[in-house]
Formats: sequence, C-alpha cells, structure tokens
Amino acid sequence: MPRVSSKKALRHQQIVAELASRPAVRISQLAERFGVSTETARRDLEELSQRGVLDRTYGGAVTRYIGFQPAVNERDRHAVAERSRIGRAAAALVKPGHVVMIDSGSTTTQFARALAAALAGPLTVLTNSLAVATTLVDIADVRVILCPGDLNGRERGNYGADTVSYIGRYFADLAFIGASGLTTDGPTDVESRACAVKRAMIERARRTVLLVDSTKFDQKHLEVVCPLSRISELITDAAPQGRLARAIARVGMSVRVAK
Amino acid sequence: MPRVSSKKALRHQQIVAELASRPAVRISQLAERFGVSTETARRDLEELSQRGVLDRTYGGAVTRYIGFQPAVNERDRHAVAERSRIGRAAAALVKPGHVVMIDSGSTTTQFARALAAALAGPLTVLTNSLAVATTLVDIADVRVILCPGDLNGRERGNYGADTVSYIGRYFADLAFIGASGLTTDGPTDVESRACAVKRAMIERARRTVLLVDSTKFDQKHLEVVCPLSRISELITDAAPQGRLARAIARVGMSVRVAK
DNA sequence: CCAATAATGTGGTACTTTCCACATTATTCT
DNA sequence: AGAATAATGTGGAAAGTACCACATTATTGG
Repeated sequence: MPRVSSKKALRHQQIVAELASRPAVRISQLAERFGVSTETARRDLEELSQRGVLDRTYGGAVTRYIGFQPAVNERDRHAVAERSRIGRAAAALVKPGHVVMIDSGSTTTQFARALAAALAGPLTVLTNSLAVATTLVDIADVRVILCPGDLNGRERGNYGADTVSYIGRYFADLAFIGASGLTTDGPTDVESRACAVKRAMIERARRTVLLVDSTKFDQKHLEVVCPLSRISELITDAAPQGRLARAIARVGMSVRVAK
Repeated sequence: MPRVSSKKALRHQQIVAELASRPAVRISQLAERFGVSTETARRDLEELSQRGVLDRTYGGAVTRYIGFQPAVNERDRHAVAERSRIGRAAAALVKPGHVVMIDSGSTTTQFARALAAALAGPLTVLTNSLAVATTLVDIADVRVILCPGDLNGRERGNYGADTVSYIGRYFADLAFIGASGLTTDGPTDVESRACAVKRAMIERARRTVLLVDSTKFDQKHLEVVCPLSRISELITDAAPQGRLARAIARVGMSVRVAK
C-alpha cells in the first residue's frame, strides 16, 4: 500500500477534498496551488479518473458525486475541509485486505472519498450509507456490501431492525463511526435508529474508530451510543480539552488530531 | 418577451436536459450538435451560468443541480422516451396501499420516476436498485425498503444470495421486472445474479408486470428468468409480432402498449 | 549504499478555448 | 415594409491545454 504521506497521495486527497465543496477543478489552478507542473496535475487527474474517483473535463475535472453534497455557504465549506482532513487521517488506518464497516453521515462520507483517493489493494466495505456505497463501488478491488433496511431520505442511509441484524452476520477489522456529539459518557446521536446501527457495527468490529470534528465535543444529544471505553481511537481536527480529555485519557483511547 | 420556441431558448433547454444525464458538457460538442459556432455555444453557457442554471468550466459547463443519476450509457440515452412512456403506463397499475417490488434497470428506473410523479396515497416499495430507492425515498407516504447484497457498480443495484433470501421474507401485490430480452421461453437476462433476484421477486408477488421496450423482443440472452406463464402482464411500446405474439396469447398474458 | 523504479519536470508541437471587434443575419415592433 | 434590436458568425491574436519523448529527481527495496 502506498504511503498516504507521499506527495502524490497528498495531492490526490486534496483534489478529492476540493471536489467535495465545488463541482469542478482546473488543472492550471491545481498546478499553481500545489507548486507542480501542469503535466503533473494532469497526471493526477488522469489517475484519479482512471480509478473512478472523478471525471475528466477539458482543462480539469468534475466530481462524480454530485447529488450528495449541497455545501454552498462558507461555513459548510469550512466544515468540509475539517471533515476531509479527518477522513484522510482515517484512511491511513485501512490496510489491504481489510474488512471495514462504515457508518452513514457527512464525516464518514468524506472518509469514503479519502479512501477512494488513497486506496490501493483489495478491501471489503460494509455500509448502510448510500453515499459511502456509491463512492466506493467504482473503485477497483473494492467490494461493497450494502446493508438492508428502511431507507431514510434525509440521511440517505438504511436503518432499522433488518439493518442491525444484517450487520450481526459479519465481522470486520475496523468500524468507522460518526456521531452528533461526543461526551464523557461516550458518543451521542440525535437518532435512535442510527444509534442502533452504530452499536451493531461496534459490536462486530475488532476496533472502532470514531470520526468527529471538534464542534461535536461535549454535545449531548438524545441517546448515548456506547461507553467511551468501546472506542479504540478518536480522529478529530482539534485536541479535546478539560473533562472530556481526561475521560478519554482514562479509558486509554488513542487520539489522532488530523492536520 | 422571449419566445420559448426561439432557437436560442431551445438550445438552452437542450443544454439543461443534457446536464440532467451527464455531469459536464463541452462547448465544442454543443456547437457541433446544434450546428452553431462555438462562440454562440459559449454565449449560451455564459447566459445560463449568469442565470444560475449551471457552472462554467474551461471549455464547457457542469451541472449545478444536485441529485442526478449514475452514469447511463450512450445506448440507453436514446430509448429514454420509450421507457418513460412504459413507465407511465405501469405507474397506473399501482394503487394506494400497495406493496410493490421493483427490479433494477433503466426501464424500472423510469418507472420509478413516473411513479414519483403520479402517485397519490401510501406505498411500500422493496427494491434492490439504488436509483429506484433514491428516486422514491423523498416522496411523502412512500416507504422504501432497500435489499441487502453485493453492490454492482454498473447497475447500481444489489445482487447475490443475501438479496434473494431477503426478498423471500416479504410479500408484495405487484412485482415490476425488467429484462434484457423477451423470448417465447420467457424473459431473459445477461446476468445470472440479476435473474436470481427477478425470480425471487416474481415468487413473492401476487402479480408480475414485465417492463420491456420492443427492441428486446426475441432477444435471447444468457439465462431465462422464468416461463412466460409466470408473467401476469407485459407493458411495452409496440405490440409483439409472430411467434412471440402467439406464445404470449397462448399463456393468456395481458399486453399493454404504452403510447 | 546502490540499483531499480516511480514520480516529476522540460521543451516543443499541435490543438482548443477565450476574447474581442465588427460584419452579417434574424427577429421584433410599429 | 422599415427601423431598431437581438442573435449569430467571422477572423485573428493571446492564452490555455494536450500529448509526447526524454531528462532529471525522488523513493523504494534489497
């Protein structure tokens, strides 16, 4: 597996991140921004296009996933950048041959995009998210297993008893989970049925990686997903502080701040 | 006052339509297709961009509208009108409160669109197609149940043993099935796993409606889905002829020609 | 550390797009 | 019909992009 920190892979990730917040990029802009020749930028786009991550146009490229990313106002675009960084850091944890479970949500969708851009080698993905599924399905060597269930229109994901019991039939190396909040009691979410799906994934994975941006810290929502101790690793964009930081340290969770 | 039928307005409409089925258009292509100079095509895009309908790129434009469909191939694009008519006719069979199963495919996707436009009253939809699911999920009073399975990238649908056994847990009033061909032996398909899913739906539905356009008549493909006698109704765009017509009459299948 | 390989840059040519001013051709209004 | 206006085409210069072969510079694996 190529090092995620190689210059090329980094550019690829940033290109994908860029396309998450705007519909098109231009080769000349990319070349200037990355400080590389236009030829290199062109080769980047060519490669990503080959892998099905984006579509080439004359002079640039367009995103292939229009339909999932409204992201218009500046604040949203900012959040996209944070989530994209988190996604990239998380993608580095995935090794060839892994079986991973991916929750639904905007952060995990960014994670899927980063994975699509960075991945080389076989991978099996089980998810209840349509966005994650469609992002990864065109990538070579990736097998996507989509969970059944009642389709939730807002989240574009499957929930319900069927979803939970289906997940129970699999084992995974890693589960990547999002949440609406992270408290000293554990991750929380506004939606009960989403919590049940997250729990099911956590139960069936050797390790659980929680992906939340720092705005979620200390946000209490309807339901606690699981105790902090069930989370193996936290990936976020800024280090937790105070009580939350102490609670995290107490349970021995490793924290990675994506930069 | 701008006439809607002016050449310019017509081009504008066609450009927008084009961007509904592909992510990007190129000025040189548009100029050639419309038989106008590239300068005119450029002015078209410039104007549409000004009005917020699309986003300019170097050499072309990309759609600003979110929520479109996965790539359809060139051949499919031509038969859109026929399939749309078939879809509308099929939608008339669906009554409030029904439980329907919908196969994956371009014709059944058109059917889902027609259903979304025509529907009044509650409906439960079980499908293995991501396109069908996303088309219907936002419609009020429609419950969408998405089958599990291995996601097939080309078809944007779920297939496999899980899909089949999941379908076996439900009962439906109607199953809407597509096929690559229709012969005197029954509907045929190029893909074995797709056949298995169709069979499962047919098995669990009181009545089965087959949606195929007339270009599929007498097309033999890899595998026969089921005998003709298992199909309750055929909806197509032109009446079958010769042996096929006689075979259809013999089993008492009703035929509806959508116009 | 060296050799092999991957990634990147360079330079040149051919092609494409942009932009602009202006000519030409519809179309509309009275 | 005739004038005014809108739409479109033309041509050329400037800029941008694609493509290719090859040189140069990392990076990787022994």
